[in-house]
Amino acid sequence: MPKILTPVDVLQFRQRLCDLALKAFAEHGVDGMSLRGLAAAAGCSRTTPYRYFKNKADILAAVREEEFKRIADESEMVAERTTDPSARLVELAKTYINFALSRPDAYRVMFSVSQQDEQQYPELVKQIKRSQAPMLSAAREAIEQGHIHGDALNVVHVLWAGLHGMITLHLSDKLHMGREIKELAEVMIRSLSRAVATSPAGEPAAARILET
Amino acid sequence: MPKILTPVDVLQFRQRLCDLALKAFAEHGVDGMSLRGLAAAAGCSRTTPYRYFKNKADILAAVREEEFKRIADESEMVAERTTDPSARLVELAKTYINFALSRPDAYRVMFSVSQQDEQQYPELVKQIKRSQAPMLSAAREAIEQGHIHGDALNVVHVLWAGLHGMITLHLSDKLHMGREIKELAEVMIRSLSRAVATSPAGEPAAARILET
DNA sequence: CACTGTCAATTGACAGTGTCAATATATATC
DNA sequence: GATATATATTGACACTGTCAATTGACAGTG
Repeated sequence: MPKILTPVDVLQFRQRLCDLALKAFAEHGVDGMSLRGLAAAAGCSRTTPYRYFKNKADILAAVREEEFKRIADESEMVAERTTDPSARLVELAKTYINFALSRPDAYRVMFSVSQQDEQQYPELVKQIKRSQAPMLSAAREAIEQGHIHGDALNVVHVLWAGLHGMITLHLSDKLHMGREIKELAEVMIRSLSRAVATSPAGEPAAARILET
Repeated sequence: MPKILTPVDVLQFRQRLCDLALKAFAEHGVDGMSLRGLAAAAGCSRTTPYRYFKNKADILAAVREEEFKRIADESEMVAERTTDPSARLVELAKTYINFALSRPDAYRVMFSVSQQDEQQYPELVKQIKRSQAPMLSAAREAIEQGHIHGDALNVVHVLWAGLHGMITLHLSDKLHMGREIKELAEVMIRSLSRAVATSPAGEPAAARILET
């Protein structure tokens, strides 16, 4: 019988390829990252990665999953050590921003790749949900305790969208007016949290101001 | 002498290629859009587009420029017919959302392509700035009239980031909880405008709550 | 020790891509 | 009609992702 690959072997090689993939993505962009280049960097033949990943999209999905897991872990840790739900919401927002700014290329991979096929990767979907869960429960608790009002999902989505928009615009150099990104983020977090805290209950049911 | 291309000929062909490029992008994604496919769809040979565009990135840049010009034109029209600056800010936000939702593929092209080389296309940069100008002056006027407080650029960036984040998350199916995107946007616009309106002057100078 | 079955890794091959150089085509002026 | 020349086409090259066929290495059996 041959040398059967132990699970740790497989994991090690997958991890190495993921690291190299992220590095290549950071250096040469999405389409600049070639499987052959990866294989060369890994010191193996061109098609060896196909033993560990189905195809190129599979590798990108693995990288995204890894990064979402990372931010999910961080968020859970932060959530554990901040009991007050409102303060926790702010802490989670700060964690999110800090993650994106400290790993800009990772953040780019997480969102720049076409997400249409996401449902094909249930583990990725799971990590994405896990990364949002702490914010969601913090919002729920804050609402329960009467600190903020409105719908928890709305609160989270609005906050998350604000953070995400600020990050992506910053990462694509659209916020180039000499502003400090963290200063801006601070303004946004404070604005949103204050707005949410002072918004009347039942807000999401308000008549829509957007015509179709 | 040969049949010299009149400027209108050139513009027509460029326009046709841009249309086809957007359609191909919408159907097959970023890398699914091939120059050869474009040429085939246009009924010409593979390298004929190279007479009208320097390379593939050039075509994408032209498409983005066209779309930014479109939203800029729309925004200017909307701005003209709304005198009150605060209301104008809300109208502009609604215009932005509606544009993105009515032309999702266009919006994707505008932001999904790597923006590192953007400075190479001054006309594109000009249209991007033009698309933001109405919001910026509305914010400035609103501040002058005392309706809102703070820094105009901060206001615009926070508002824009919120809208952009909401749109991109929606377009990548990250807001899948059965919420109406426009309803959410309504909440966000209202939250941000109310927060901005009630925020104390000098806000951006506040001590930062984000540690490095 | 030699043999063999089997998984792992490599090489070959194919279609497809962006892009440039070298051609061919068509047309406006003489 | 001949010619010059801007336009369009074809050829070619180095890439890419991916699959099939091939080689390589090793564990257990005799």
